[in-house]
Amino acid sequence: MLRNMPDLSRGGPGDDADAAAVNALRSAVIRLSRRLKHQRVDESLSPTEMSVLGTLARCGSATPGELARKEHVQPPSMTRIVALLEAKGLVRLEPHPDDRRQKVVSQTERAEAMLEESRRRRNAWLASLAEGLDEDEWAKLRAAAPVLEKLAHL
Amino acid sequence: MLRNMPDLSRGGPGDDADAAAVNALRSAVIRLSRRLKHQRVDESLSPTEMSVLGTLARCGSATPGELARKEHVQPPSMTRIVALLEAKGLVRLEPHPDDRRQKVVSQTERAEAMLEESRRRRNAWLASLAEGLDEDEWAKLRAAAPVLEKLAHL
DNA sequence: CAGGGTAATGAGTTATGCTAAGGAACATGC
DNA sequence: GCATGTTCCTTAGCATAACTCATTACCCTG
Repeated sequence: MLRNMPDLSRGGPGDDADAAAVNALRSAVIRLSRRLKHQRVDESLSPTEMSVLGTLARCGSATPGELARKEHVQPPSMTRIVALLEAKGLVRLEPHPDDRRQKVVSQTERAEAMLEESRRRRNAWLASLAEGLDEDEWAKLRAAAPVLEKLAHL
Repeated sequence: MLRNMPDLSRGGPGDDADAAAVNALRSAVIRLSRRLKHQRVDESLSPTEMSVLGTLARCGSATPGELARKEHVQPPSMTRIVALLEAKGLVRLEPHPDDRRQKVVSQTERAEAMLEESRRRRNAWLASLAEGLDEDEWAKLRAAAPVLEKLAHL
């Protein structure tokens, strides 16, 4: 049962090509996120916890509120996540220098080591995926990765 | 089988770049999926239900098992999702012509109309996002969309 | 110093997936 | 043709991870 498949090669903001791209993007992102959930490198860390550690690695330290906004999670959820990470010795909580309401979350050396390890393990997953993609497809993925990041926190 | 697999021992050109890309991709996909969850067009439909409807729209009709595989969900979950969609009058269940164990799920006219409406609403979201992306970034996104879809069901 | 606004958190609920187990329909051996 | 094993959908029970609402502590302005 064939349906209207708009031309993806043609461009211009707001037209059918973009709508179709967004459609495909949404579907792919949802299914991929489900896969990633299952494909987690470390059983003891949820995807969001991993994501938070990644954000901390990129941005240095941040307050729980900042992290919640970046990860698109409600503050109470971030409180929980940070508490779990702290219990595992992966982040450190310090009082905010200027505002005693806030706290500053930063990663520990242990988190650093863990990220390195996880990076190594991800290469295996990467390699298995590489079998299904040609170099051109990889190039497109690499090109789009920063755009997706921008989209994620836009 | 190992055509494009990066050389892990040497750390060649595709290695670190690919690892970084996968890193960024994972993080972006997780956060984006969370955003999409909130951006849902119809409050009564979960993201997965939407994704299933999208799949049905692309592929015509399918059995619950096929849908479960496509969406990377276990069969019992798909049973429930399909049941919910049926209760909402968005899909129709018919007996399989050849195999009476299976069923055939197809979308109703109402789902058709709903998808059209949702497509229209997504354009608003799209327009708001378009302000933050230039044409070059959109082009990269369009190019990567099919690759992401491939990745999602690889 | 009173009052509004913001940060983090605690408690309870909801959503959404999973595993285990079962029943019906097919496929294949003899 | 029937017994056996397999496949498909489903039911039931459970786990996780998010959310909302309410609370407390703190900052800042008038």
